[in-house]
Amino acid sequence: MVGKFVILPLTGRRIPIIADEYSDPAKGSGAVKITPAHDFNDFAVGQRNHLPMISVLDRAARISLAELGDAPSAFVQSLAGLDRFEARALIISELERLDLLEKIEPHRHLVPHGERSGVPIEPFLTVQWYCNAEILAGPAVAAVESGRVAFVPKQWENNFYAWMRDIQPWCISRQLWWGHRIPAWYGPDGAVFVDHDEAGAAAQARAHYGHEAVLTQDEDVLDTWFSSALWPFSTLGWPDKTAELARYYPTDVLITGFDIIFFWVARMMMMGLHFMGDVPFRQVYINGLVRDERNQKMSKSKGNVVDPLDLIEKYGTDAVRFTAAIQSGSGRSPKMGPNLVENSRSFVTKLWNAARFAEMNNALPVPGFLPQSVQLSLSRWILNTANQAIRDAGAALDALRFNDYADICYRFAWGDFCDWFLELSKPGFASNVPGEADELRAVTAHVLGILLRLMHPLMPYVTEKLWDHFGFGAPCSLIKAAWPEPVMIPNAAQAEVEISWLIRLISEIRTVRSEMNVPPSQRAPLMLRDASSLTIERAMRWSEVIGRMARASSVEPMHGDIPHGAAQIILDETTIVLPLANLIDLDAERKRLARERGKAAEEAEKLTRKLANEEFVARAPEDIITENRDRLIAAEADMARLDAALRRIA
RNA sequence: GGGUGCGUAGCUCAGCGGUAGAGCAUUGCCUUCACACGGCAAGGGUCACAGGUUCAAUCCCUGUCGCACCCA
Repeated sequence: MVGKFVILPLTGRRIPIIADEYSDPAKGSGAVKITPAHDFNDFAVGQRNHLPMISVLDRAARISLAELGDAPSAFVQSLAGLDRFEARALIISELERLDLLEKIEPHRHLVPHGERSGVPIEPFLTVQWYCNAEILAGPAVAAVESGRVAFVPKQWENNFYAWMRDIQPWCISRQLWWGHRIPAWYGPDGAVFVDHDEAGAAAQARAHYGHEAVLTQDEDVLDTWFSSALWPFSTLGWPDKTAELARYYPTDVLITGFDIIFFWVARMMMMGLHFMGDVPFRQVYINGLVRDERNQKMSKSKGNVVDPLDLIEKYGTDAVRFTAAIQSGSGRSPKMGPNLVENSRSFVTKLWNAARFAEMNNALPVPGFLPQSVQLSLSRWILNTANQAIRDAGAALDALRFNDYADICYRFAWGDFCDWFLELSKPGFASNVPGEADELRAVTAHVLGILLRLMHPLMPYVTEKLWDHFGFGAPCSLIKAAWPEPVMIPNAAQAEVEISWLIRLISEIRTVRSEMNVPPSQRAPLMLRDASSLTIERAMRWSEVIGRMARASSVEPMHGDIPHGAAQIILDETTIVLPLANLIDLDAERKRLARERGKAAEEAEKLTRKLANEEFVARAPEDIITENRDRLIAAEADMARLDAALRRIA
C-alpha cells in the first residue's frame, strides 16, 4: 500500500500512504493519520517522510482554511473561524451524517494542558529562532574537563557532561507579551534582517532591496534563559569594559541546586565563554534539596512543608541559619524543621550566656593585647585551641564544607571554650596572684572576639550584637572585621599536655563517682599514689579547680596503705585514690576494677597477637608498629596497676 | 531499561586502610555563684549481606539485596 493514496473525507484531499516506525502495528488498525503541523511526534514523522506541514488552526486555536489549498467543500468552508471544540463536534456529526463513522471509543493520551488556563495545548507551527547550542557547548565542556570550572560535589560533572554532549538546538523564541523582542525584522517578501537595532536592520534592508522597505519585527521574545545566561556580565555593564566587570567577572563560586545545572549554569557558561572569552565562575556548588526533619520530601499534599519564615518567627534567624549550615553535608539532603532549629537556638543561647559570664567577670577587650605574651598554661591552651579552630574552620570553608565549618565552631565554642576553658578559669578570675585574673580576663575577651568573627557568617545577629556590646570595634563593624588569624603561642605543646592531663583527671574522677553513685554534694579527698613529682606539682597547682570540678575536698600525695573503702583510678603512672568510706559499695568497686583490668588485658592480648605476627612486623610501616608497641606497654602497665589496686582492696 | 548516589548507635549524619565517632533522643544524678534553651555521667554498633585484595578492610575491588534521585 505504501506509495498509494487515500482520500480524506470532508476535505477530499489526497493523502500519501507511508511506512514509518512511529506507528504501532498492535494499536487499532495499525494505521495512523499523521498531522505534522499539530503534533510533535507527527512533526518528526513528517520531516522523515517529507510530508506537507498543513496548519488548520490559527493562533487562537480556531479553524483556519488558509493552508488547505483551493476549493474546500461547503462544509469545510462553514468551519472557518470556529473554535476547535465547536468544529470537532460539527465534524463528528458530519461524519455520522455521511455514515463514515464506525465507532468512538475512549482513549488515554498525553495531551498537555495549560498550567493556568487548564485547556488542552495544540502544537502550532511558527517560525522560531534557534541557537546552535552544540557549537556553544564545546568550550563549556572543555572548561569543565580542564578544571577551569569545578563542580562540588564532583559527581555532578557527569550530569553536566551527559546533557552538554547530547545537546539539542536551543529554541530561543518565546510567545510571551513581555521580555526582550527578538532582534529580527522581516521585509514585505519575508526576507529577514537580524541586527542590533531597527536602524541597523533598516540599513541592511536598504542594501538588500535597493530602496526603503517596510520592516516588521518578530513578535516573539527571547527565552528567559537566554537573557539569564547573560546575567554574569550584562549586569556589570557589558558590553562596556567597566571596572565592575574587571573585578567581578569571573566570580568565584556559584551556589545552586542540581535542577538548575542545565537550565542556567550551563547556559551562563556557554554565553560567558562566547561573549567574554572566559568562564563566569570557578566553582559550582550544588546544594541538596531541603527536606523535612524526617527526611521526607516537602510537599503540599503531604502537608509537611516547612516555611522558614515561621521558623524564624519562632526561633530566630540565627538559629535557622545555623541549622541550614550544619545540615548542608555534601551530597546529602539538608533537613529543616522545628526540632533541629530548636537545637540551634540552644547554641545561640549558650553563646549569649557565655558572653554574659565574660561580662560579669569584666572580661572586656584589652587594646594591644598580645596573645603570644600570655604566661598561664590555661591561656596558652585555649589560644592554641583557638588557632586550630581558626585553621579548621578556614579549611572547611575553602572546601565549601559548610557543615564541617558549623560543626567546628560548635565544638570549639561549646566544648573547648564553655565546658573547659570557662570552667577551668573560674578560680583564676578570683585569683590574688598578681596578673593572673587580668590575663584570664584579657584572654577570655580575646577568644570571645575570635568566636564572634568565626561565627558571624553562621549567626550574624547575635554575634554582631555581642561585638558591639563588648566594644570589639565600632558599631556594626563586625561584618567588615578581618577574619581571625592564628598567632604562634610559645610553649603551646607543653600547655596542651598539661591541660589535657587535667581534663582527663577530672573526667576520670567524675566517671567513677557517677558510676559509684556518689552524690556531687559529697566531697572526698583526692590522694595521688606513685605520682611523679611533675604530676604532684601539677595537681597541687590545679587543686582548686580539681576541688571544684571533681568534687575533691583536698588534693595531696599519699604513701603507704590506702584507707578502707577507697576507689582507685589509674591515670598514666599515677593511681588516684578517692577515700569514699560508707559511700561506695566495695563489691561494686572490685567489679569495676576487674572490668577495667579485663579491658586492659583484652587490649594487651590483641596487641600481643598482632605484634607476634611476623608478616605484620615485616610489612607494616614503622610508625604503626611503634604505636602498637607503645599501646601494648601502656596496656600492660595499666594491668599491673589495676592488679595492685585490686590487691589493696582485697 | 540506562545513569548517579546512599545503606555506620533509636534518629540525622561524620569518618573512608592501622584503638568505631558526633549531635539529637534515651537513662541516672545534679536547681554547684553564665546558662535547666543548663551541667555531669552512662547505656547503645558482627559499620546492609557475600566473596576478593592486603600483614591489616567500616574504608579498596566484585557481586547480591534494599532505598533515593535523574534520564528515556
